[in-house]
Amino acid sequence: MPAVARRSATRRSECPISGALDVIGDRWSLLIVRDLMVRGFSTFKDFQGSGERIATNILADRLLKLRRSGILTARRDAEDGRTVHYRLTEKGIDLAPAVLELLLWGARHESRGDTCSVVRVIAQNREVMLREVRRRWRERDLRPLQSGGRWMLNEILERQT
Amino acid sequence: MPAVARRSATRRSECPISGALDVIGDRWSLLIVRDLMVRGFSTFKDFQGSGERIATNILADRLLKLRRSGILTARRDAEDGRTVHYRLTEKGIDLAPAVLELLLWGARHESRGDTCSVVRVIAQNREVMLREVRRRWRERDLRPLQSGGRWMLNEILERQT
DNA sequence: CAATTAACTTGCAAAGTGCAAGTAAAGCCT
DNA sequence: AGGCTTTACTTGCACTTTGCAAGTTAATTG
Repeated sequence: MPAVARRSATRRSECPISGALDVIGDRWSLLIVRDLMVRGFSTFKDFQGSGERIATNILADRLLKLRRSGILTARRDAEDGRTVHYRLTEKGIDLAPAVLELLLWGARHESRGDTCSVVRVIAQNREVMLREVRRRWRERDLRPLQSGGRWMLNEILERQT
Repeated sequence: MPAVARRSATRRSECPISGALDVIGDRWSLLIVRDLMVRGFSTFKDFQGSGERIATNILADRLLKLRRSGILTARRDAEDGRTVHYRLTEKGIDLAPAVLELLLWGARHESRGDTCSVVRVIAQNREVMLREVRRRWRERDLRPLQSGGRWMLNEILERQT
């Protein structure tokens, strides 16, 4: 079996959007990607405590499917043999622009509360955000970009000067 | 009941990404949005013939949910009382950046065949594409931006000069 | 006015989801 | 060494959603 994702029997058409949705078009996959991308999560336990209360069997299933799709990889911790660290692949981190746009859309249209000002800053600094997300991925910098609903924007925008 | 989408009992968290996925995080919703956005589709029949073979009960269900979420509206045709025309709302057309990024990701990582050159052009003209999508929506211009896998790129890029 | 068409609805089997409980292997504690 | 805890799952089961085929209703066409 090759390392590349099998183009499975469930593929519906030649459209790239359709292809993308075949892989990440469900209620959970992109939340796992989000946790890896902006929250600095990496273990099963982390994902479990994510706030959306994913069932453990579904989580295990999605991690497997995402691994099979080449979006993330798993490696056992060298020091603690119990824990497995998941990490986005290049293909996985490449979802960042799509995730960012979904975030902005969700914040504009689906959020209650005071996300507005934060979102404006993010919207006006898309490229900065994306570069930072990718940099942290590349350098294995697991510090969260966002945690407990708070974004680390100052830190990111300062770095840019 | 207000005109705005109810924030339903199925909402999982305060995260905007999660909120977005609660509404469009399934295998079909964004395909309907795509059909409306770039293929110039507007009727039940159109969506049915989309290539991905959505079942009619699921299609009806998704159209209802998308309507309830304020992503699209339905209006009966003035001349032919049988057909219903669906149309994206402002909130719906505002999904364009997210859909575009998913398209680019899908094309980069999930497509077989020769989408590469087309995708490069689209990737390098994101803003032009998005402006055109929105313009067509605003002016109710139903000509497809893409049809049968072929993108009308010349037409769009020329308009830009 | 019979046939056709558009937009659904219904019935049902199969697949997927969510919850609670259980398991296996590794680590920690004394 | 032996028992408790932790991590990452797996299992069982009720419930929901999906997919397919067939049917329905209302409007239009010939």
